[in-house]
Amino acid sequence: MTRWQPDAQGRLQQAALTLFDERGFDNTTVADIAAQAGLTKRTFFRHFADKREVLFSGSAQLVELFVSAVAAAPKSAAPLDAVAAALSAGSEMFEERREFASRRQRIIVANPELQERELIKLSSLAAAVATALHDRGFEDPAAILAAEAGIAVFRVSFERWVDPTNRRTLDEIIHESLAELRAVTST
Amino acid sequence: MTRWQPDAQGRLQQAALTLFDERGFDNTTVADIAAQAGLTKRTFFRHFADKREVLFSGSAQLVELFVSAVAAAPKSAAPLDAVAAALSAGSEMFEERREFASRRQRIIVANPELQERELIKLSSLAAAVATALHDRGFEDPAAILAAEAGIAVFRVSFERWVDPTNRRTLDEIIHESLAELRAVTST
DNA sequence: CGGATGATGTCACTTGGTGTCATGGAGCCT
DNA sequence: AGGCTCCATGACACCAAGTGACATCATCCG
Repeated sequence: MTRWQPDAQGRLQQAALTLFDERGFDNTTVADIAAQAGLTKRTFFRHFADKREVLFSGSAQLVELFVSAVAAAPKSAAPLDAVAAALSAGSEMFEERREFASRRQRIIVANPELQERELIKLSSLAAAVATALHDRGFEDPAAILAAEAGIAVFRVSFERWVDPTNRRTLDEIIHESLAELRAVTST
Repeated sequence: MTRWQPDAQGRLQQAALTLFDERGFDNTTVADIAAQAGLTKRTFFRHFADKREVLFSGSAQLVELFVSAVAAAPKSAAPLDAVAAALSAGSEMFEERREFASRRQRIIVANPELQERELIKLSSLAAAVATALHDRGFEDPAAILAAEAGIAVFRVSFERWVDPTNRRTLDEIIHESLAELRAVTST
């Protein structure tokens, strides 16, 4: 007889996603989430630093994916090409979880506090990519700008991809957006 | 005999800036700020939506400045050139308040919650610029990407400008960074 | 067998944020 | 002048997010 049900963290995430979806982020208390998962408020905060974080714990994985994709790009790749490789790697990951991704996105778009958290996660993602570019020998203003521009492309593309009327692949949209970026910055 | 001291909002901002600087954002309660300004906690929240917002009330002005600069750019200007004009307008504004800007920046950099707020303000600034570009006839993926890239340039430049070892003008740094962006995206 | 471990529960507390009603000087109308 | 309304502020009670401290008890390990 085990003392606790397994995967408390996963149960909390599941409960949070469900409740945020049903009633909205603001109308869901941490106590509600914990109760739904058969736990207490205090335990929630042992697994997640704050109420919002329950939706963002996967972001560390994304950072890892992007960083290793940048590191794995061919020696000759220009900064933006290395970033493009990372974005493609990311697109695969999301394509496999489209249902979850768009559900989560709907919740985030509906709440400014969650958008703030999303932005700071993307910002640290960009910083990690910039560091990875730096490791490839690109100097600092260039590395940061390539990373930031790349993440901007990713964000814009992601938004178009989750749109219900969209029928295209995330990767397709990303490459189109990258081309747009290049067009718009080359005068 | 007036019933209240004038400019409650300004007194609250001044008190907040001082206290955040002295003790840090986390070690300052809203009640502290209000007391320092000779007011109550309840009144603080009548002037600012939350504790962080006391540092960001000027951002609406910045949006206006950027948007009108984009609108005022020459007819023939490419998207990124119109954005560049906006960034230059912004640089003037900050150059006039360098002392305040760098003090405020130090406070923000020291606190993740404040960085989140900063990011969402920059994000809405980018959105406003994108709309202004749209009004000039540029279509949507291009308009958004030019705006996002431009704001990224602004952020990177601002960080370098407030660095105590820096001796250059914000406008100089911005133009250098714009050139870097163009170099890095033109393969 | 017994003690250490570690995830969870309990409880009390601080602080951010809000709803509601009271207060009283300033300004306006007659 | 007298009185009336306006409105920025105060007072008070309340909820929810987070945190610190200590208790509990199945499992694991020697």
